[in-house]
Amino acid sequence: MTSIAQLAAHVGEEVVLRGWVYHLRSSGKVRFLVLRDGTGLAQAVLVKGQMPEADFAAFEELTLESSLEVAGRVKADARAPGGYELEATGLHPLHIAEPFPIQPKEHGVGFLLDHRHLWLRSPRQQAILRLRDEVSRACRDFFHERGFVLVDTPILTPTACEGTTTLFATQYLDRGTAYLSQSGQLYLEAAAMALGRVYCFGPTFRAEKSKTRRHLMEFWMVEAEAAFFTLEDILELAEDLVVYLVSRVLAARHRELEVLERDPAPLAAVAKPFPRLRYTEVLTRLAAAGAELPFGEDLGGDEETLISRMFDRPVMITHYPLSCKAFYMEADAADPRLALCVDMLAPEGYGEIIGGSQRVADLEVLKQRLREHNLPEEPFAWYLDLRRYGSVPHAGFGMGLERVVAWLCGLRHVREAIPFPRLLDRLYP
RNA sequence: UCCCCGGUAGCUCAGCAGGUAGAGCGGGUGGCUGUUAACCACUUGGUCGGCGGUUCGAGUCCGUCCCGGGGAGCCA
Repeated sequence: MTSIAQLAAHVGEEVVLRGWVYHLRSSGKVRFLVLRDGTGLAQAVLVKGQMPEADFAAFEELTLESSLEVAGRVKADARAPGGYELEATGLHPLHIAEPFPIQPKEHGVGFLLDHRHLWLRSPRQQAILRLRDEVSRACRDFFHERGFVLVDTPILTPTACEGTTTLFATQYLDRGTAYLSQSGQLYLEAAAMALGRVYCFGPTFRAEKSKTRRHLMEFWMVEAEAAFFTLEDILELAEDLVVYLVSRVLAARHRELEVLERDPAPLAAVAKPFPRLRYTEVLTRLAAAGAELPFGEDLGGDEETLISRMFDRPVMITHYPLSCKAFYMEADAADPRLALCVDMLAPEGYGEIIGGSQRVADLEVLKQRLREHNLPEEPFAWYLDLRRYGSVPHAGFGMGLERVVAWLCGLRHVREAIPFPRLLDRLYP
């Protein structure tokens, strides 16, 4: 069996394609069948008298998305979408589809999300899924090439990683409540003390009632953690990762970007070094732009967009006030009000794609932090142990896959960047 | 949770100043020997989101609830 993507290599040969009806047209005795098979679109031309009468007649039964097998000779033809077409010699429907609800025209977002299981068949959604696959594999390649070991962290956890209240809770048999992981970081820190350089890549869950173009209840995050790494080290690692992902996509998924009508020019501009701004510098720039923010306030979506629009590549903002960051972040020795942390903002207003920090290495400091954040010490006993047995400076970051994919694809909303989005008030299909 | 917008045919929408419901697409039938979201003709298709109110009369005005979309906070 041949796939549509391979057609060009079979000109003049007789091949069999299997797939689904994408489009049907007829002009009297000549019939056109556009087939999709997951690798592309190809047109089959059916001419009366040039194929068995029963096969020619079978065309009349076909509906959009019916599955079928079509045999024919491959021919180059400028009139065919894609440049190649099939002069059909046989047509065998496998299943006649009921009227397909999605038409090749505009639909409302709600309708498409209700039909996500069918929406995935559209060329645009296929392109997004292929691009996501590329980014996903590129992440693994990147870390593997740099000596990072994949360590799968648990999804069911006994405590909140960052002490927030936005967790999905579930009953863990008769042992009380378990929570769905909102980050693998703490476990990854333990693994980093065993293997040195580690990363994890999996789904994370946040029960926040946020309803924006950047939020999902369930999203995929790739997180890296390395012993003896400092803030400076992860800035470089994060920068290298993003440059690598962009170049892989530009090199390997050019066709998908075309289907998505994504201008590759802004992506081609993504090169080292990324601008690095300290939080205090950001405040100065914001004030100059008329968006004053008092020291100690975290950046909101509007502020992030404002800053990222000032540059043609991702921006790394470091040294946020410790007060608006998580308990495990190391303080800056030069100014203890500040955290050794980084947020990377994607260009073109896509917002934060990476968040990371150097972690607190000292046991007593960490205990003090837990108290400051009103967190109980007991559930973190194992985590505190990491500072009891050969504690070392270490650092890591997490990258949100869907936000990166949305940015690379030029999507308006992250919901299209994941096969089956879990949104506030939407758990179907 | 808060603010804004919306809910009319399978889909996308129109419906003015209250007066018994419309288009395009899709579906169906027929026509056409190279179509490109083909084209032409005919045809099918509705508890106007639910409940209550005003009115002789409500898709239209008012109240309320439900659902969807956009944004905010928080985050990746």
